[in-house]
Amino acid sequence: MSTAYHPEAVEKGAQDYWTASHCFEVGEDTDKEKFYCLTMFPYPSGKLHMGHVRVFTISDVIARYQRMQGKHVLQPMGWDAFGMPAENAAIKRGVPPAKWTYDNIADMRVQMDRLGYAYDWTREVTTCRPEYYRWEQWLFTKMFEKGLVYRKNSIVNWDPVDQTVLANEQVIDGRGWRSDALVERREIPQWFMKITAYADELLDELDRMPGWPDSVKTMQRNWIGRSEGVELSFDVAGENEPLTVFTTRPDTLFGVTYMAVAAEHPLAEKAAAGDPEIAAFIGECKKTDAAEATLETMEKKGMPLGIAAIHPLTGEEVPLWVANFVLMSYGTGAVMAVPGHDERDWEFAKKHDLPIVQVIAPGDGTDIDINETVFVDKGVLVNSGQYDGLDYDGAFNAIADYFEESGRGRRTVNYRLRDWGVSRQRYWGTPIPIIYCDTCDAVPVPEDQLPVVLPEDVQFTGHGSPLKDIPEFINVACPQCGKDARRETDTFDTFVESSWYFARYACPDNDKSMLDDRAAYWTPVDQYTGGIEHAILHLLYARFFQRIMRDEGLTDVSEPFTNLLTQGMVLKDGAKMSKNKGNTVDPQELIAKYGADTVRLFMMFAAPPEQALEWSDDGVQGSFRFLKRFWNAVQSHSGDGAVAELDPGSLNAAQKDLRRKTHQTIAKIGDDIGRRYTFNTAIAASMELLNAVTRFDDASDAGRAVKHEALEAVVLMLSPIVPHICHELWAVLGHKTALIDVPWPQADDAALEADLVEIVVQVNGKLRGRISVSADADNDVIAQQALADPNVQRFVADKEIRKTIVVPGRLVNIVV
RNA sequence: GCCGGGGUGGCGGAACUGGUAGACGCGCCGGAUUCAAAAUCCGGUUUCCGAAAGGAAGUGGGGGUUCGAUUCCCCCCUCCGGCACCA
Repeated sequence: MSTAYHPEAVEKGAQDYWTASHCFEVGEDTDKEKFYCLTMFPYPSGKLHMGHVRVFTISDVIARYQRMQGKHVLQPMGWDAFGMPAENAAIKRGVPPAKWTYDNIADMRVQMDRLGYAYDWTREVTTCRPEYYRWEQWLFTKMFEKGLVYRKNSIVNWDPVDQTVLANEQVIDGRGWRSDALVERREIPQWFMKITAYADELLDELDRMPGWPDSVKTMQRNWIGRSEGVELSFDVAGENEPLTVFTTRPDTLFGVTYMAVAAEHPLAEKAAAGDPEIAAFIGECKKTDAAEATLETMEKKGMPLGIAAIHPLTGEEVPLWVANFVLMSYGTGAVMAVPGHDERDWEFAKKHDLPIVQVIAPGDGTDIDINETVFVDKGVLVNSGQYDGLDYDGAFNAIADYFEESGRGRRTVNYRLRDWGVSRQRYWGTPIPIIYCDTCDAVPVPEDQLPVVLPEDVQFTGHGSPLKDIPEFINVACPQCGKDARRETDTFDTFVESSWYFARYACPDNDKSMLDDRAAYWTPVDQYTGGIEHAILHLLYARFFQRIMRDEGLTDVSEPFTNLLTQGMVLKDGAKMSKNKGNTVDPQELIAKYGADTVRLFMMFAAPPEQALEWSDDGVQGSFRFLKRFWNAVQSHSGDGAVAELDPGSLNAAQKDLRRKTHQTIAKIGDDIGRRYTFNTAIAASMELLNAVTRFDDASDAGRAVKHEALEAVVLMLSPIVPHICHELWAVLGHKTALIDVPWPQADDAALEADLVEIVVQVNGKLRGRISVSADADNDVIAQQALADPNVQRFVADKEIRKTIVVPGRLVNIVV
C-alpha cells in the first residue's frame, strides 16, 4: 500500500465503512445517556456555501466528541424547504418551485455526504411535504379553537405597479425591486398567533437557561421589552371617546405640551376628511416601507390636526399632532409628548416651536436649562402642582393611584413584543387551513380534511399567488354549513415550519400524530448550533411553539434547546456571504482539490465558532500541509515496526517530557472541545503535540512507546474534526476496532507532574528575568531566588523594596 | 435610530479567573535538498535602538482603578449582525 496521503481514497474508505455499518442511525432502545445534537436546517438554495460548511462542521465535531464520551448521539438533518427563492427561480427560469426545491435538495445531499457528516438520514425532514406540514396545519386549527390565533388588519409593503405585496428584502431604498415604484404601506387582513400571551413566560424562563449565551438572552429580553407603566386617558375636545396613551414616565405628566397620533389613527383620518393639507400629509406618511429601521431613521415629520386634548390634571388644552414616527401597531397608536424629558420629543418640539417645560429636576440639585439640553434621567418633580418634591417612585405611585381611583387610567404592563403575523401572500408555503364562508365567517379545516395539500404543478407568473387561479383549490363547501365557500390562499410564514422541526426529527414517519414517545425520549435538543442572525426571531418563535405543543399535551418540554451555540457569519469582503451579494465561495472546488478533511480543518481552525470569520483563500493550503505531515508522521512511525508496551515508571527525562506534553494536551483539548467549544485552540494544541513528536528523536523501545501514545492521542482527539484521515490512521496504528467506536482518551495525572517550574520576575510590573524553581518551593524561597537574578538586581540595586508579590507557579513582582 | 457583538504583528488568530502580549497557522526572509522548479525539511520574523546582552514603545482613540490592565470602569471612533415579509 502506498503511504502518500490521498484524501479521496481515504475519505471514501471511511464513508463506506460508516454507511455499511449504519453507525449513525440511532434508535431509542439503549441504557446510554442520550445526546441530541442539532444544527439549524438549511434552506435548499441549490449549493452548499461556506456558512453551511461552518455550522454543520461545528455540530458534527460536537456530535462525534459526545459519541466518544459514551453518549447515544442523534444528529439528524432536513430541509427548510418553503420560501421565496423558489418562487424567484420559478419566475426567472420557468421551473415549478417544487421541482426546483427537490432538485436542490438532491444536489445538496450529495455535497453534505461528501463532507462526511455523522447524520441519521433515516429521519430526514422536508418541510414542503404534506406529511410534514399537515401537522402544523392541524396545530393551527387547535390554536384557533383555543383563541390563540386571530385575524386583524395589518400593514404590508405594497408595490402599486406590480400590484403585489413585497417582502422587506424586496424593498430597496423605499422602492420595489422589480418595478422601482415607491412602495406604500397598505392594510390587509392577516392571521396572527398570540405570542404575547406567552410573553412573561418566555421572558422569565431566560433567567433559568444557563446553556444559552448571555448576548442572545439579552437580545430576547430587550425584544420582548416588558415595561411597567400607566395607561391614561386624555379627553379630546369635541369627541366622546377619550385618547388613551401608555407611558412608563407618569412622573413627567405635567410636562406634556403636545400629543401625537399615527397616520392611520381614526382621529387623524377624521381631521384629514376636512382638510386636504392634512390628507396630503397622511398620504405622504404612508409612502414608506414598513421596516422599523426605516421609520426610526427617517426624518421626524408631523402636522397639527387642529384638535385639542384636555390635560387630565391641569385641564389645559394640549394640541394634537399627527406624526410619521408614531406607529399604529404599537400600543394605542398615540403618544403623549414630554419634550423636556424625552430626546425625540425634545427635538420635535425644537423643530416645530412647541413649548418645552421642565418638570423633573436632577436629584443632586444641579440647575439645568431645559431649552438647551433635554434631561431624561429620573429625578425630583418640579412645576407639577401637588406632586412637587416627589421622586420617581413616589410620583409614579401617587399619579397612578389618582388615575385608578378616578377611573381614568390603570397601572399596566406593556410589551414591545407584538403578536406574530403568520400570513404571507405567497404560493410556495404551507396553505393556511381556513375556509371563508359568507354565513359562518372563517372556519378552520376539520381534522379529517387535513392536510390542505399545496398543488405542486402550477403555472407561475409572479403576479400574485397562482393558487388564486386554481378553482379546484379555492372553491370548497363550508365545513360547518355546507354552502359554497372559498379557501384561504395565503400561506404561512416559513418561520412556522422551522418552529417545530426539531421535535419532528424524533418521529418523522408518524402519520397518526404530530409527536410521540420517541419525541419524549429525544427532546429537548441538548446542543443547538446555528447562525447568530437567528438570535431573536427563529429562536423566539421556536420557544413559543414548544409551549404551544406542550399546552396541547404533545410534550412535557417547555424549552426546546438546552444549550445554544451561535456561530458567527462567514464574511467575504466584510459582508455576510450570500447569493444576493454574489460574494460566495464554493466549498465544492476546495473539496475536490484538498478533500473534505482539509476543508473541515480549515473552517474550524480559522476562528473560534462564535466569531465572524472573514474568508480568505490563503490558509487552506496550510491545513492540507498539516494533514500531510500528520499522515507522514504516523505512517513512518508505524513503518518502524511493532511497539513495546509503555512502562511509565522507567522513562528518562526527555521521554517524561513528551509524555507530560501528551497528557497536558489531552487535558487541554478535552476542555477546549467539551467545555469551551474553542476548536481553533484544540487544533493548535494538536499541532504543538505533533511538532513535539516530530522533534522527538528516540528509537529506543521506551521512546517509541511514548511516541506511539502521543500519536494515538492526536489521532483520537482530531477525529471529531478530521474523521476520515483519523479513521485510516487508527488502523495504521495497528487497531482492529474502528475509530468510531473508540472512547475519548483520558489524561494521566501522574504524567502531568513536573519537578521544576519557570517563574517570571517583574520589577515594578516590568518583566526583568526568569527563574526556574522546584514545583513545591515556598514563597520566601521563590522571592529570594528572584531577587538574586542578575538582571533583576540591576533594576532593584540599592533601592528600598516596598512590596513583593508572589503568584505561585506564575510570577514574582518586586515593587521598589 | 434602537438592541447585541467585535477592533491585538503584513494576515487569521492565542493569552480561559487582573499576572510572561503575539501560542498555532498563513505570508515573508535566509538556508538545505534539486541541473532547475514544485514539494519537503531546518532557522528567523511586533516595531524602534543595539554587534550582542539588553532597553524603549506597543492590544481602535482618550481618561481612570491597580504592585500589575488585551482583560475591570467612564467617554469616544469604527466595523459586523438583528430590527418583526430574506432565511
